[in-house]
Amino acid sequence: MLSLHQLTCFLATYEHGSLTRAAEELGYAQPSVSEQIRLLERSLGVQLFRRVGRGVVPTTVADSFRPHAERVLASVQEAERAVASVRSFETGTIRFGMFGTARLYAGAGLVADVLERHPGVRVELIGQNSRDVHEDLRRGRLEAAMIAVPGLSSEGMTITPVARDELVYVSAHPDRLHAPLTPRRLADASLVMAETTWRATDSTRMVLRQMLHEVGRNPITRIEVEDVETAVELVGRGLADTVINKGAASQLLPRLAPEAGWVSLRPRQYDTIAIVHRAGATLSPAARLMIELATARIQAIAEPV
Amino acid sequence: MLSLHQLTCFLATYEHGSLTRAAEELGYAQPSVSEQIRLLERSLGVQLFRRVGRGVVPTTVADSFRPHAERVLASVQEAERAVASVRSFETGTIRFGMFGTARLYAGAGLVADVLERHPGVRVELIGQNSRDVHEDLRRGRLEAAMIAVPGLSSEGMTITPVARDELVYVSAHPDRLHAPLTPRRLADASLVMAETTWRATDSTRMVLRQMLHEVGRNPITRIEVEDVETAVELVGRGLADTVINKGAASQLLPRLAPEAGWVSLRPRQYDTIAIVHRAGATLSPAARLMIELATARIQAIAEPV
DNA sequence: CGGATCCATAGGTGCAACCTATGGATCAGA
DNA sequence: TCTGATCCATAGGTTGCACCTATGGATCCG
Repeated sequence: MLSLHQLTCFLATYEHGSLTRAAEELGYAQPSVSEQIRLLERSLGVQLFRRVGRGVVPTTVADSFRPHAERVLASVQEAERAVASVRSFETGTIRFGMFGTARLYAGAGLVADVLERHPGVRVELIGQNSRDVHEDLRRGRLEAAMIAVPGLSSEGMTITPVARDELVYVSAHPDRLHAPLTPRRLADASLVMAETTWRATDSTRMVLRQMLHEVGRNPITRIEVEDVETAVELVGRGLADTVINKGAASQLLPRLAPEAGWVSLRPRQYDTIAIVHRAGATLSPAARLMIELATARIQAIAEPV
Repeated sequence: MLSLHQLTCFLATYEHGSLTRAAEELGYAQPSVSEQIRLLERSLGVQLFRRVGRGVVPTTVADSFRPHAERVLASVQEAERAVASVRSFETGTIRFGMFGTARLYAGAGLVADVLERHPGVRVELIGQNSRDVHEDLRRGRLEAAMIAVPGLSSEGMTITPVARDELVYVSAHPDRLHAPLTPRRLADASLVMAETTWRATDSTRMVLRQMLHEVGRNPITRIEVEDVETAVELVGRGLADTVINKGAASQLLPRLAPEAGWVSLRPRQYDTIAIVHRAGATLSPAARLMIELATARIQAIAEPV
């Protein structure tokens, strides 16, 4: 089998016209280079040098072979350089998980943070929903993520809370916003909730369920939609109210429901935002970078813990 | 140090998402592939796969690295293919030595013979003069050659005569051509001889010297020029006569000296044409090809031995 | 012809690539 | 929840290769 080492020896020998000089340059003993050349000739099935008294002379086959050998070694160097540049964040892709609504109000800023520091990289923010992200983490497709808890079983995962984001009641009817929303009034409200596909595991719903169960009621939603934008738009039209993160509300309301406002719940309720990754994993520099930036960004909006 | 084997293992693992599958495909045991991947990761200083329960998952670094690894292996294959095609005379360069005048009347035909059989190759016919060729052979720059003997010391060389080519007297004066040229009349002739730089070792002159010494005369030339064409052209203008190979005469006279004719010497004299290469050398297929074709070509013109 | 230079060979050492066997973790299905 | 299957990591042992030094033979130069 042909090896890179053989090619290196070949080129050094070709350039110097001498096994001894090649060995000097490469820092080996002369018989070692001699052996490599012989192995290379044997594996190619051709003679590359004529041994002629003092020195060696390349054959025409060697002339033809040389540019190819150079190309191979050049592409190896290129490969190493590429990895080095990925390692120092000059290029390459950084992939990070982020649950749906957080991405809405911190994602763009996070991407901007990364690109400002490392202009050459690609960034992938993965995940519409916490459960997606969680699955990607379990499968190894994602190394780390920012995620809303509680929500999913966290066995085998290390969870580090970084902030909590208050849940607020959003309505286009000002009379419903004059005071914090009690569980009783929440139970009577006509709600539109987002992320219907994930309703069983959505962290916001879990918080609401908990709150209502304490007063003996079950949550009922009037409208179910997939994305938060649609929900907010429906609120804006006065068709229903909703409960979402305060961060999402401040981001979406001016644009999609300018007539609407929001008010806290009573008692105040929170989504906990955390960094999550597989337990026992050593995080890559890229993942640590994303965690640091995402934490800073989220803590500027939500309440640090 | 990064190795080709590591790259092969990396690509197989990347494609299958499994060390076990990769090992199966490559015909190794699973721990062997595992070790190669670990070595590759260590030499690159990055993690290429996340070990996640069942199977392994490539990191984004692996995504970036993969095309480079593929390029390296592709260029290795390309290099091997190139050598194979040289070996089977599909491409590459064939270099062969040939002394001056023989090249004049057999060189083009020889090149044509090679190209007809192997259209892709480059052909180099090296050497203006026997001594050049001989030196190239000694230095190893040439593997084999067709050469005129006697001429030079042949120590360390294997010489195989293939033909003899008669020397003829060429003149534009018909009255000088009515009978074979005796040594006495040769001594009185006004001669132009070619290859003046090599006059001491030129085989034709050595033959003439021998011939004249037998009748107690020394050769004197009136004009010395470098190339045979010039000599023949001077003969055509009637300014002098010359002695050259019959083959060269038949090739050059119609074109350069249509008025001139030739006649044998008495006794007839010959240049011996031989294949010469370093003693003890194993000849490459390319050299054997050239020897075979050159021999056939020269024997069609000169007299086989 | 003697010294210098260069490649090939011989013989020995150490590392690395490979194997088998086995343990631990995960996943699918009963 | 447990069991079997699957997959990777580790341990331990063997072989082969890459490397070394020492030396011989050939060539070149003075």
